[in-house]
Amino acid sequence: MKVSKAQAQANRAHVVATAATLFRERGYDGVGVADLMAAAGFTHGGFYKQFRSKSDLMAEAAACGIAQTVALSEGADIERFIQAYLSREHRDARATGCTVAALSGDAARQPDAVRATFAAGIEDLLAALGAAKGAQGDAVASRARYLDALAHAVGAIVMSRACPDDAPLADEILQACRDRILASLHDAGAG
Amino acid sequence: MKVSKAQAQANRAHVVATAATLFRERGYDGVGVADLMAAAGFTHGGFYKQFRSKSDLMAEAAACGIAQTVALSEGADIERFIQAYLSREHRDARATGCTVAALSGDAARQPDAVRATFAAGIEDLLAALGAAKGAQGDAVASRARYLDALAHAVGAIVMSRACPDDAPLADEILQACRDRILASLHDAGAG
DNA sequence: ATTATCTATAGATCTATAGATAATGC
DNA sequence: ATTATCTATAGATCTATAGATAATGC
Repeated sequence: MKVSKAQAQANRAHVVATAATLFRERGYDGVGVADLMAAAGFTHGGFYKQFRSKSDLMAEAAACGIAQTVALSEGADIERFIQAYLSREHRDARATGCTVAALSGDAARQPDAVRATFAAGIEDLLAALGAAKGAQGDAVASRARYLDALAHAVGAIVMSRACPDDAPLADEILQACRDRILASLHDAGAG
Repeated sequence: MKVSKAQAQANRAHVVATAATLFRERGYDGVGVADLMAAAGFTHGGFYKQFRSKSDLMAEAAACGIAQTVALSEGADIERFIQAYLSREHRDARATGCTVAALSGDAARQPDAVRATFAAGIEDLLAALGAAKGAQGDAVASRARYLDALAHAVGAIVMSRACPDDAPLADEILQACRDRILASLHDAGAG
């Protein structure tokens, strides 16, 4: 039943990755420790040898999920990134999409350690936006600009997901925000 | 133990209003039926004579909460409304603030009946924005504009709340978005 | 000998229902 | 007689812990 140290570390990482997906899909309260461990291929008793508590895992899973989104932006064009973020595909793919959009509402009710990870993740996303192709402006102005664009994009996804699947309003929100965020970034380029 | 029909109806409305507050504060999964009924001054057994299920109540509570926000905007100046929405006070007052900002993340994982109530509530908020003093533009352009502004404002509150209480980033998000949303509305007035 | 994982369980929840109680409304 | 509310409980969760098992790593 015991495995090698290297395997144990890989197993732990697999639990974190599984949690990053399941939490985004069902929310923190929607995934039990037993559920999660079964999905990762383990029994639930082992969980507490790997993690101090469920909320410790929430923080690790958030960092893992945000790192996935940051990795997607590596070398990307900023306009394409915004287009993809505000797409129906992203809205409909909660389990693999942006962690900030999927779990900020839940995170707001979690302990400080979880929220600190979200704040750090938002900083990472900002840095990724600033490093993307097509990014512009001086450092101070662009920080406010990208912070604004990120909140704007997160709001669009969050509100769109709160609508029924077949509601025209859900797509209308994405389109209105996509048009305006892109226009806003172009203004920044011109100004 | 029995009360008059009028009193029973008042009691029911009180349960809905209590739920509208508690759900915003703790999320749908964070409030049990027994919790809620105790907070409203009843025992939990009576709940199921008043509501078919917990998710039926979620929809009623969302409608109630959004009506409160719409009522706040009656006769209000649109610039002041945006200022108040993007304030630290609103961010820190989850229990009495905007239901869309507080519960959209949770609502996305709820049955269609709950999400339909959110979509209807978003339409009500749009209508309220369009009716506020200082609102401008033709009907079609202003619908997209207000939809965009609402998602933008919701995103700012949601992301700000995901940060630790003492994180400078939390206030920075509000300020960046407040500046840009107001500028965007002024552009609309000028154009 | 150490330890990663498993089985089993404690103790506290949760939604929903059944049946008793007592006041309204005919 | 009807019914709003209460008490009590079923059955299913949930987080976390204790102790057993069996393979690693010295």
